[in-house]
Amino acid sequence: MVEYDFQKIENKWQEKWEKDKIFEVKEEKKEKFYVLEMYPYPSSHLHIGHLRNYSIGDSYARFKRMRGFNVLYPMGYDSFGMPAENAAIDHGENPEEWTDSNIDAIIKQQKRIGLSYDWARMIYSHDTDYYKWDQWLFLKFLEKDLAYREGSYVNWCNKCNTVLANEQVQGGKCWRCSSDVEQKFLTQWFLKIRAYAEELLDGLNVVDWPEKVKIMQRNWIGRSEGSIIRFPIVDEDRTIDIFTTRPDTLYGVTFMVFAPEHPWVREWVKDTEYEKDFEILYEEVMKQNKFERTDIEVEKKGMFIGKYAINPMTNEKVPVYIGNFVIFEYGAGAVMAVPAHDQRDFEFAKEYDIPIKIVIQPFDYELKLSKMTRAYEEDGTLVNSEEFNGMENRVAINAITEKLEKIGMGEATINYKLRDWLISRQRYWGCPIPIIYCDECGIVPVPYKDLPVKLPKDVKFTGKGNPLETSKSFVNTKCPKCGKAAKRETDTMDTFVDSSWYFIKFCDPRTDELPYRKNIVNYWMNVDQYIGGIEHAIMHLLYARFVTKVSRDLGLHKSDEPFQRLLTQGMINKAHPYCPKCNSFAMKAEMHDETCKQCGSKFVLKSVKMSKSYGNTVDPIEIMNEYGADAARFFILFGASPESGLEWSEEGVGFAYKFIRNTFILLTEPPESIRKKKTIRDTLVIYNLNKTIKLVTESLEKIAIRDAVNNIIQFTADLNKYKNEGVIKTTFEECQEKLTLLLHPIAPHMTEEIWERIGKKEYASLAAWPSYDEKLLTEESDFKWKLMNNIVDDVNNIKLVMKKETLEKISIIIADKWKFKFYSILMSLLDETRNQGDIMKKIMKESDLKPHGKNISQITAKILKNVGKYSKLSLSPEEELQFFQEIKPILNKKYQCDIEVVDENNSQEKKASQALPGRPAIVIA
RNA sequence: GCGGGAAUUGCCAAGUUUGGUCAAAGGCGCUGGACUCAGAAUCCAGUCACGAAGGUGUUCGGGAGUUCAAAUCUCCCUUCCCGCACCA
Repeated sequence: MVEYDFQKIENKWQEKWEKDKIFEVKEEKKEKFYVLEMYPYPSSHLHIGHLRNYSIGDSYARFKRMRGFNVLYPMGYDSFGMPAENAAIDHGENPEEWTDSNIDAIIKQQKRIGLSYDWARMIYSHDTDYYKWDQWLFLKFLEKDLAYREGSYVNWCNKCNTVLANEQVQGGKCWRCSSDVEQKFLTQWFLKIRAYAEELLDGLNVVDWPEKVKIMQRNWIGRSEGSIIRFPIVDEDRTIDIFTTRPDTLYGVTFMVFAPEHPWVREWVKDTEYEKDFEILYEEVMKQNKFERTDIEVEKKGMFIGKYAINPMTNEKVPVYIGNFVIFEYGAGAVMAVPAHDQRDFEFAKEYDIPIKIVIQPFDYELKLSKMTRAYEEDGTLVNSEEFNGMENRVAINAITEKLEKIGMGEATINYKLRDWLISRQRYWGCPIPIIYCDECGIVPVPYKDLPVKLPKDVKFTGKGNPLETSKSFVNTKCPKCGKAAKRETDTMDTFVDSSWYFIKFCDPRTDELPYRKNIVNYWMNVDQYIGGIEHAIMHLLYARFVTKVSRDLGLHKSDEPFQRLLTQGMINKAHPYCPKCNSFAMKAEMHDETCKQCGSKFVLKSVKMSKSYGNTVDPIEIMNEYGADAARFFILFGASPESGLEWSEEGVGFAYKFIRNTFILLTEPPESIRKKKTIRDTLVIYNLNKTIKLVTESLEKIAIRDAVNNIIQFTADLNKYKNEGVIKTTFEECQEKLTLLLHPIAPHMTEEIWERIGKKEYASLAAWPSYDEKLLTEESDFKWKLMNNIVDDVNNIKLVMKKETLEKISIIIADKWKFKFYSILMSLLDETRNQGDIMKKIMKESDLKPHGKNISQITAKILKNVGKYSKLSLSPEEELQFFQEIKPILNKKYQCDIEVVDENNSQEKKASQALPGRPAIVIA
């Protein structure tokens, strides 16, 4: 008996693969294929999401490799970031050593899965040879005027002690620590992602991404077409140039609202009766963050500040208010307010008793000012709008904009919600921004020859402020221009900068002259298949696209889009105690309780995503120790399709293990009984094999890995039976080899071991994917084997109903010849008509069918009731008889009884008359 | 509020694009049988209901419709999940 010792097998092959460097690739004539998983943060513990991510990626990479592609499948680490720094603050760790040891740990765990990475290409962000190029790219951005420094209100996380980009603020909370985000006025570095807004939008049309992700990016970029309108300020030369999507409501403007922090506001109220109230309101608003201020639930606050603007169309004076809901960073930091046609403005006007003016009337009824309880925001016809009266508002949008343009008071424009990318971070463990501040020369970029600006070692981690500021050796430097004493920028870059070009670096990881060499990158890029989590739908995937486009414009390569096809993997869930009454899951501490602490009602089990706070996680390393890496991979890939949620279950892993072990035995232990004479059973197993290869190949091509595994399982069951029934040696060997290869992307170690044991010299990892014989998979052969399955189902059913345990004889009675003739005429007539009368008339023209008229009429009526249930295809009576003769041994083996196949004509059985083409009558005894 | 996705027979989950052998694959669980002293493992069978020989009835969140034929197409509704959210 063969033993399946996964520990031994997995170690053995992992060592061999590594020793022979079989997954290392270089540029070749062969067609390339680039498979990539999202750049992971090197936490010291592999979690189950990683296991899923890598199992999907590796099986696809292995499949593509076997299909003959030159597959680039690299791994590296997004190794800058806060955990290292927090470890330094909390436990006095050295961030670099700490990170390096984490990387070592995660590599060991990854290798345990049997991933076919080209480890020679490994990169990591905190390598000076890597982040040097972050800095180089930053300087290039600066040269191209795509990086700038500006003072503005920015998102600030108190807990992380740093600023955040807009994309990193989720629902008003920090994406890392979920604490509330505040606004701070700071001078920071930005990258001009807005300059690429239009192209980022267009590019979404050429990538094969889930629609969901594309929509999220489109919404984030938030393109809107509208107009700039210039409102002159009374008694001043200035105009406030606001953006609106509704210039058609311009005549309805009854007030303006400025952000309280708009610098003009303070000027205006200075030394006026409004100053005191303004300061009170200002203080109050500044305590609110941007998200509170714009929250629907939060009360709108504002005041009149004694200033007026002028409606450029009517020349009417419009009072200027301030309001907490207007944010300085958006557009002009001020809005025109049309209370009749905007709900927010309506509520504000009601609150502060501002007049409301209707300028759009609905098509089908008349708005009355006195009766309005809310704004009318729909389409309609313009009124109170001078020359535009009577115009439909959609038309007026353009007409009014054109008029504004003519009088020089506005123009059409496109606005984007997307803000420029704030990359400064007040943290140590990141890539230093290569800038020097000189009292004489101002902002001076570090010269290219002085790169990299390395992180200093003489740093104190106090938990307060940016640790880099504590390094004198770093901060104090000389101005590259004038040589006088100067100071370095102490902010480091957002780690998303590191991950926005790493996939290009993988193409050419060891080079010195440029970040990477053009011709090599042009061979490998784009990433053909990218796999990762939905959480990066906006952040990473948007930044990476932006940086790819900029580096293309710098002439570094020619890729427009970095990631051609994107797969966002689903979550892993596990049943967990849940209280239906409180609608909440038990926390880690109470997960072993029977009842809910809050309400005392009984917990039920409900599936929820694995998380530390629930305490329902499983450790992939433990799983692999217990069941083996192949079984773990198999479970993950079979449990659900890659995109959907995967339900974790102990039984599921158990099945995976049993399947892997049994299949290992099936494919390594020689068959006990070997035949010389070929039978129909051999034909069947070969048919099933070819069918399986076809289905598995098609499924894997679509990354429908689950479907592929399912088909493999079904064939394995058949091969098992075949083996037990006795085999033809060559036929078994063909199945053995091909099934091993089919299974290889899923379970690489055990198949590699089988491959060796059946005498193959090369690695299964490098073997060619099996092909199938199209000639064996005709419609006719499908039909025939389906016929057999139907008979088996029917016999089983009859056995069951008759409560028969054993059978003595099965008679299969093939329909009489006239039925075949009738059937084929009927099937061809069905294309012309479904009318039974017409059909009968035509059929009855055949003189030899006339005697069967009554019978034909009955059968026809039955078939007409549901045409599609009957196959258009049918064999000839001779073929059908012959086929059932052929499969007699199979049925005989299965039922251990006599099998008789006869013509209806030659049968004495009453049942014989039931026989139809493709549906013989059955009599069992 | 806006946008997206989903609801399948005890559980997980295919099927929906392209309507038809779909009472609906596969796995898990459960039931019975074989093997075994017993268990584990393995194998066979069953697992919507009823059944008198392959049958009949009722199903794919709910309702209505199109069709000879609907899990699949159309319309309406309900519930759940996920984004975005007073964006000017």
